Amino acid sequence: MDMEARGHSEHPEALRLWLRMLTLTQLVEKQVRTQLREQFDTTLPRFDLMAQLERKPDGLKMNELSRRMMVTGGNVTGITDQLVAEGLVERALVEGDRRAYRVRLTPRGRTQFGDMARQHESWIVAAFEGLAPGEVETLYQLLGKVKQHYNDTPLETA
Amino acid sequence: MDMEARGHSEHPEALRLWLRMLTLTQLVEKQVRTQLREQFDTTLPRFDLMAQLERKPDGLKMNELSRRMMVTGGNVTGITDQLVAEGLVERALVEGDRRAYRVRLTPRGRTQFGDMARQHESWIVAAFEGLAPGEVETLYQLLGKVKQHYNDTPLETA
DNA sequence: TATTGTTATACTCTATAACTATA
DNA sequence: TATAGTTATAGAGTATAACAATA
Repeated sequence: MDMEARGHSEHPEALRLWLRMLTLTQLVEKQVRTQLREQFDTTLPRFDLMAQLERKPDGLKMNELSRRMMVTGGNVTGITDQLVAEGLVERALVEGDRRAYRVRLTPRGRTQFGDMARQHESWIVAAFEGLAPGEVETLYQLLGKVKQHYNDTPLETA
Repeated sequence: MDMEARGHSEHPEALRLWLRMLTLTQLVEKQVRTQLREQFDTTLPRFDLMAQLERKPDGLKMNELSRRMMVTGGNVTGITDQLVAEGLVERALVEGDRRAYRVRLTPRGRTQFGDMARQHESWIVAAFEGLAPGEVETLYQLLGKVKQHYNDTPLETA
């Protein structure tokens, strides 16, 4: 076949889907980063960490944060240090394990995160307002299917 | 309404869609970066730059690369310098404008990019193989719709 | 010994702004 | 004056690895 001669063209659909998804994600992400910086003088990882804590009043351990944020432990330490210094989160003791902490939002952190989250949501809603509600749901379901399969098939290292 | 009292819950569908899309993109992107490093000792921006040049035998100017890669000019200079030093791309003169260059793949760069692109495509195909062909197309169309609207509605700065 | 978290370090990627050369 | 590209710099963001304290 001649198609194969071009080198990489047997599954161009998945590839162009990926490129579109990557571009769109970068576009939205870049805007979110800019606005977080301009309006709240913060960064996406800091916002992400606080978002992880929002629905966990008892907090999360460092390694739980590390796993959820998909970054290594040392980085979580650094981000947490910053937020602690600003009084937005705190390290609380874990009963029965003196090595670990529960990191949780302070009241001030909770208030400030609420402000940010409200704005953040409006940016995201604006980004996707080109879709009808049913299309949002379809997109959500399809991406869930991809993620599901991706998680079930760990790193085949091609 | 009580729903609104939670602070940010009027359009949670768009928000959870975004979070899923962001997570999935980061997952795939992280894997691609790791494999590019391990198998080809290169990075995603370098791969991206070469990919931009692949279908342009005459090359692209620096500012065109900058726009397509969505990064500022100084960064393109740095990445290009690396690739030139390795003999993978070259700066060619532009007739009639001695300020500008056309950056293009060398024969060696073209060969090497072919190898990388083949592998890259296999990783991407594997990432999306949980979808039926029709679903890939649906996803592609829906993301196109989002992107279209997003581009038409530049930075409302909420 | 293994685990939790911290520290130290280095590298990639990025933006900003000042700069040079040419248009 | 404006544009193409470079240089210099600073700061996110990340991973790796060695380390201390506790389990």
